[in-house]
Amino acid sequence: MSSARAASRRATILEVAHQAGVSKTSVSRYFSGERDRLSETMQTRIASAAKRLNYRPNQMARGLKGGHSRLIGMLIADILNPFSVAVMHGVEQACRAKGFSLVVCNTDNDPAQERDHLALLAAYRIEGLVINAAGQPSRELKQLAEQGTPLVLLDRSLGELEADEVGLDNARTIDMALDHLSSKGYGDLLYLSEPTSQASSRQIRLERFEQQRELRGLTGRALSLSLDKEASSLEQAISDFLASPSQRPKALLCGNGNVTLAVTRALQAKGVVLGAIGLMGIDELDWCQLVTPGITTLAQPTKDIGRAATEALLQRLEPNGKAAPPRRIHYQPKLLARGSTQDPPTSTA
Amino acid sequence: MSSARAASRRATILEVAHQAGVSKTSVSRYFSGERDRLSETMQTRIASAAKRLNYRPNQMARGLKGGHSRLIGMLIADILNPFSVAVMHGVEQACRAKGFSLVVCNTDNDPAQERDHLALLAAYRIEGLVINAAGQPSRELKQLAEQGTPLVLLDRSLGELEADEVGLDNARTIDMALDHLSSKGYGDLLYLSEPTSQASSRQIRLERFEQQRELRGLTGRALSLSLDKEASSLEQAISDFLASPSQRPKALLCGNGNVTLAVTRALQAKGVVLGAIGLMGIDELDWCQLVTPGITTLAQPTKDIGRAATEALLQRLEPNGKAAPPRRIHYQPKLLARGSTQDPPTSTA
DNA sequence: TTGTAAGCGTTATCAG
DNA sequence: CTGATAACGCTTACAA
Repeated sequence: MSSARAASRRATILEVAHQAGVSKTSVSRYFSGERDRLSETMQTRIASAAKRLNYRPNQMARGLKGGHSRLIGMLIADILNPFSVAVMHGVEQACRAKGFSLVVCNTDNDPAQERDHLALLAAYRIEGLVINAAGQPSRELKQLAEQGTPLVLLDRSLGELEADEVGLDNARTIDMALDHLSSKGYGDLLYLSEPTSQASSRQIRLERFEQQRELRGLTGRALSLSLDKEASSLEQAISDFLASPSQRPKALLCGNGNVTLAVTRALQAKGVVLGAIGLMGIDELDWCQLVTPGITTLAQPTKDIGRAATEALLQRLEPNGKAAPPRRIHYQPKLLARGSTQDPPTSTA
Repeated sequence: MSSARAASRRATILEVAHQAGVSKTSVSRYFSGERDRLSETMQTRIASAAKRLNYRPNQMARGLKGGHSRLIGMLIADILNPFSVAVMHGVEQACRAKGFSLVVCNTDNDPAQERDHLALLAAYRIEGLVINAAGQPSRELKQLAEQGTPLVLLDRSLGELEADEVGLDNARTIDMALDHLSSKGYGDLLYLSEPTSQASSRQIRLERFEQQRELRGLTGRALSLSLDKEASSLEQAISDFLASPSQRPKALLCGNGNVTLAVTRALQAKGVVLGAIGLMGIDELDWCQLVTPGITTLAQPTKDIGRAATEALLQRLEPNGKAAPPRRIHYQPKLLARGSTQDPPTSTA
């Protein structure tokens, strides 16, 4: 009623103190979890004044004073990839549970955007960073690391940088795929990946595929290409593979969800019957069970990954957390076998 | 070499000033786009000192002083919904282009989380808010609005609150769906929606469906239910619909992408052939073209929506932007006709 | 063109 | 238990 304060500004701690007839300090204490050190009277007076003025402590000021932004940053290479979003969901929930907020930045796989975003996150003095981008560690990233900002790498490793890593057990994943495919009778394989330069996990998967394929005496090859820029060469590669002579049933293995989508489209355009030609993907997607006769996948435990990443990060924030040696946490995928790896042409036919 | 500064702390403006042998003010000017008012010498000295110390202005401090956080908040009801992510992508790009950063908060359709997130965003003094949540405006939201934080509602309207609205032309969308379905020969329709209480757009679509269905002399009904909690009643509703006697070809219309997914799963479990039973969805998804024989959809222009929302918001931030009357921007969807609405059983059979 | 000094809203360090 | 007072890192009049 009597206050002439502009309606468009948040109340400050000083205003609350005046209204309540106490000092700034007491109000600060009230809002910093030291209520127990205040008398009953004081508490109620502050509470009502704060409510009346609709007061919220200004995080900017808090952060400035104490050096605690309570902010965690997350860099995502491709926000349109459902896998990334699922992991982010996990990270966000875990952060919230611990009283941190998550600032998410999408780089669209663009190093320039990545640098910009890192500068921004640095400017807001984030206390930790979860990264699912960065083929090569940028200067910005190194600086952040040097200043002691804890880093967690998702599904990547960045040699020079000291950081925890959380992700899939990539070698094991490829092995599981090969186990499944050969058990079903597929012996001529094409592995398709997005460019390996952008992520170490892609590199590992691809190398493991080639190594194991040979070791197991399977024929076929591995190929990495950009889905955006080389769409036509993807089609071509698939055609070539399907046309190549072979004694053994053919199957395609997709390095991630994006590839599975692109390959499924291509296969459908060619009128290929799934199962006759095997198809298997790393990453589970909503629709894999819906495309006749169902696409076999290896599902990543996205929720676990997100939670583990956050926990690793927050542990580093604890008093003596920085000292611990880098963690390497690797999860096993889960096989979801479906019709797309069910009916290879029988050699007995 | 000589600096004894702890490696784990960001340099401050004062340290840069010392290194460069100039005053704080000049350094501040250098980093606030007033370089032209500084002599060449000064500029180079500051530049090199800053680089040497790896200096970045502290946004917290900046925000405190000037009252500008340069932060935009976004509240998303369901981050796992690809539509939301696509819009968010658009919002984020537009923000970045204008020098703002976006803080995204996912509420998982939970009012409690929504309140928490709003409190948080308020604490960081965001300058504007894009909302795709909030069935009922919470107290927190009202307060934010009262303080003059510009609001943009995505695909919702919140009567009492003054805010811009950006979204689909819901009535027209339903009309387009009905036009398409009846032109293909479907005359007995079931409309499925997620709970209308959570979003006004759902309400509008559902009402429009019932109104127009009757006006056009079509049979059928509309139903709204929770996909999580009432999965079994969804199955039941579909069964009932399919079993109900009718002279005219039956089709299902899905109120959004989540519903399309759930319905497609249910239909497949029942062994229904798409097309014989029509299926159409609002929202385009990656896989709609992949599920045989393709699912007809009405695609929302997500990028346009995201950009429009941001533009509306940022205009309010300009000197006299607050005065303008609330905008209502409604986009038309795009029809993607596919096999799922192609082959109704001919009445002539 | 450059510098000085007074805050921005909090919290932390002292006294009482 | 409570309250002054000095920072935190930066911007912005106001001087020079």
